[in-house]
Amino acid sequence: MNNPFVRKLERGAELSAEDVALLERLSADPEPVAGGFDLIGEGDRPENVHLVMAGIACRYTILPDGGRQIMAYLVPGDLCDFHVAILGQMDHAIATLTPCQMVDLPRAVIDDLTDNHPRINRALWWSTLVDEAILRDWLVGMGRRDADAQLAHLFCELYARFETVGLAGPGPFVLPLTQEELGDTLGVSSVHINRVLTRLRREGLVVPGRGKITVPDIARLRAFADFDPSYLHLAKRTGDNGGEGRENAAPSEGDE
Amino acid sequence: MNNPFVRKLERGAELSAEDVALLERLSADPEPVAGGFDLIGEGDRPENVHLVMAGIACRYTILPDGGRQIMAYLVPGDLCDFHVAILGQMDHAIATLTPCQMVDLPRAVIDDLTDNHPRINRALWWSTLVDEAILRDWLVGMGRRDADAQLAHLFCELYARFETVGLAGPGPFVLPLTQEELGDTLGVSSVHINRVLTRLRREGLVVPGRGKITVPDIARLRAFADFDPSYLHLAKRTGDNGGEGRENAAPSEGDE
DNA sequence: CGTTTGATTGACACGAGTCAACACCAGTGG
DNA sequence: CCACTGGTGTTGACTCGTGTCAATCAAACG
Repeated sequence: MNNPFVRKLERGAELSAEDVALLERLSADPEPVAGGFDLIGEGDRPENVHLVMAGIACRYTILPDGGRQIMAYLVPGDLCDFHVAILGQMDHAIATLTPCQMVDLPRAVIDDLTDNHPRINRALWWSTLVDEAILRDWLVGMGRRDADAQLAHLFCELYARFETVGLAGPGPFVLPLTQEELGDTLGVSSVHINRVLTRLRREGLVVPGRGKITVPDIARLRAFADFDPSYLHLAKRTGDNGGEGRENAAPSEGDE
Repeated sequence: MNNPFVRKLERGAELSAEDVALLERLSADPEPVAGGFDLIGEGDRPENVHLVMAGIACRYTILPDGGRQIMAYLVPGDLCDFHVAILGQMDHAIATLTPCQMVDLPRAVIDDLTDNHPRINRALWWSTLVDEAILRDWLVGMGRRDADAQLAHLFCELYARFETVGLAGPGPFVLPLTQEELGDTLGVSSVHINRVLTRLRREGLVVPGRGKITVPDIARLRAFADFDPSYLHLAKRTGDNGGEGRENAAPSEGDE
């Protein structure tokens, strides 16, 4: 099963066969969007919720001095603005970074999912809380890691997230991001990103290319970055607070 | 009405009189906790949810090199770990910064609130999403603002959050935080915080004291920091997701 | 009182920004 | 097929923000 939306949400809750079928139906017909396209602007009150099925998008904001800060990457399986219904309006913008395949889910569909499908509701909130954990990790990176470790850490995180939805496995991992985008993510200049990448390349940890970065050996990069993925809360949980323990269910964590 | 828990949640949803009475009953009997006390450690699976009724606590993590990064301040009215039930275990720690008054809410009480009190449930999720927006704002600060603007920005945010729960008003605003704590928040050294504070003091924007910072004129600090509180989503919303009806009631931000 | 925590200040080193020049592809249109 | 063009990457020189170390001082506390 190759649907990244389903694969992701299955990490957040035990879905029934009907849940899976419903999610597959909702995400069955994605539409292509060009790279660099603004999906939602700051201050908008979007009617639909956007779902990424392929490609990479991002949350970002533009500062008075013109600088851009990317605050999150949105990868296949991610909902862009699930929470806007509660907060009212966007306090940041969302744009595609690469060409994407997107699904537009009407607000009513989301309301149906949260109101009438408790396991899906739980998975959606799990996803929101993981997003928050990722933000905290980025904050730690900006505050306490130098750019080398922070960049390596970011690549490890993205690898883990792509792997979760079946889009990364053993073998080289390619990230279609420019050095300027990476700079706007870490809060450093693209010139400095270039110097960091040069160092990492000399260590054999990454292979920069035009508009892309290749990670030849994720294990070595993880060691370099001292990467601990527990903040992603990917280990599939079974049972829990609400309903009595449902044991085991092999985590299938393996990288095949 | 002086209950910060109620005052905060009223910003997130229209609560009924019964909702308010229930929340007041739950938070009626706080217990004192000393400053610098660890409430929850990383990796814990806490049984109870902690509610701050007075004082300041924080989320933080300790890095391998011993450095501390503070990721959030928890002020009166804030729940410390509402989401642990869904994520399973803490990916960071929580400690008091100042002496606090805390309430321990059993997991079962939280489940009752979310399952049987839809307006409170909505307010709790609103609160979680605002926390996420605050994290994004901090990320922007770390990435794109110099330490002076970032620190001023932080003071403005904390003022707004204290004001929301009735603990800050016209007149000087005192923050009981040390320079080391501020450094661990912005990701800079306490020495540098000291130099930043010296500059801000010369501008008359803050008055540092031993273990505390006084903001004599919040309006001037807001101007200096170019502070826009919209990311806090404090404008009380009416109606709800179902209907359109909404009106952003005057923010009442005025400093009179 | 002595001890401790927090604040202050100076000297020096280093990470990262800025500016600028240049190299390199990829797509375009002639 | 080639020249042009614009986005991207690469590199060097210089500046500036911040870190580190260290000494000193001031206030709180037992």
